[in-house]
Amino acid sequence: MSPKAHEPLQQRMKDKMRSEVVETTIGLFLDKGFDETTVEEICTAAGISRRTFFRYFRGKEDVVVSRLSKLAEDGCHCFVERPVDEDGWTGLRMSMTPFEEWAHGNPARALALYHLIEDAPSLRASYLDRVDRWRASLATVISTKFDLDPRTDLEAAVIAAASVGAYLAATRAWAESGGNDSLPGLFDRAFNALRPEAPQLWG
Amino acid sequence: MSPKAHEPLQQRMKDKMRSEVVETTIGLFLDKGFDETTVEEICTAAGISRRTFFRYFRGKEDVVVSRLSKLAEDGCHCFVERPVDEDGWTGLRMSMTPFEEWAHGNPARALALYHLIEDAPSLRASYLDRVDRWRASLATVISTKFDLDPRTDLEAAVIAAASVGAYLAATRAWAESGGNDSLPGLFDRAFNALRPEAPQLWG
DNA sequence: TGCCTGGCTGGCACTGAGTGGCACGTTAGC
DNA sequence: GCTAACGTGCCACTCAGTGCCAGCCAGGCA
Repeated sequence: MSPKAHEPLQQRMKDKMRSEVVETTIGLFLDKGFDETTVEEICTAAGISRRTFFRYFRGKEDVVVSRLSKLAEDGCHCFVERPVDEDGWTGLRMSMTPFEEWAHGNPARALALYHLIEDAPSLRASYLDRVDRWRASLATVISTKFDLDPRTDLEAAVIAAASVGAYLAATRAWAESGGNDSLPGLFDRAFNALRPEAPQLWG
Repeated sequence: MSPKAHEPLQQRMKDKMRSEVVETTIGLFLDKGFDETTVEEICTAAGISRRTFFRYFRGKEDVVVSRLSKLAEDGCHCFVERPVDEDGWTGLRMSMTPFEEWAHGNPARALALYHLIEDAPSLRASYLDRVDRWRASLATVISTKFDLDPRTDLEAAVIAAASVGAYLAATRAWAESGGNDSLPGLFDRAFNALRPEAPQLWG
């Protein structure tokens, strides 16, 4: 169709532009708040037009939440790379490492982003939508990795849903501790609670 | 302050008005689609002003999704009413009965609503937001019912998250079967997959 | 009966998100 | 140099959502 050899270059320019806009935008959000920041302001700060902004992102929410997609993707990839004879729960626990490392790289920022998301209703909703898409990816990945019977798709989906639930619970606990608790430790506890050998909370 | 004896009457009028608007609105959504229906049209059909609509609902999404809140509340209530010496997983499974009964009352409508939610991104996001609030309620309810040590709040949160995950997986499977599979049966399977005595999917 | 008060409603105007269409500039290929 | 394609900016438009003010319709009170 077109000069394919040059597409990567143009693509890289777009990617760079995109990540620049992301940085600028998140900076504004953390500074002023999500609802208080208009797309107009973002565009002025980033040096692009409103129209272009909406060509890069579906909306304001997308800027914040798109980061999670990459992390979720890495998490899934991390899971399939694990040895097949390993216990599934261990693999699922380990699929959190990309997120762990990201948070460890800048805990204060991760914490600020958590509260940003939690405080803005529309952002929170978009975030949960992404988490649910992650759950869907994880469900297929579990089925294929262990080559499961399609009749157990429901069970695999439940395991996937429980895993992202553990992620949500652990990250929430971490944020509520003000980032003081150990995130890896919380992930360990969260996933251990799902293992069959875990002590039951009741009776 | 004011004539308290009459407040319930006025409240009932508001409730009736509200549920009428809900019926009209959902009818329009199922007929034309979510994004294709404007608030203007809803108001014309329901015989109210745009301003009044936004006094009753936070937005279009709220009309559809507010139903779930009631069901979630009933589910939590249903769970605490269960005997304390009963196995927790059984109680959690049984907290789905309000939803089950609602779906059983009009399966075709429940199915249509599922697809309505799934097809409209903003509606889907709002829905997941409600589900997550339900998860939060369930987490506190689990802790209080079994009088758990606050140090195991994380574990309780994981169990709650896993439960709503089972709900999501089961309802999705039901919808994808076109409503042919037994919803109670799917709920049984979904919650059984979380029990410690469940056969593990892998090796 | 007339007045007053409080809650609910409608109308109006405004901000801001998101979209479609068109024109311009830049770049790649001939 | 010409042209086709793509990215971008500008303009105009629809629609969601909100603040403000005016009117309506109770019930309470003299």
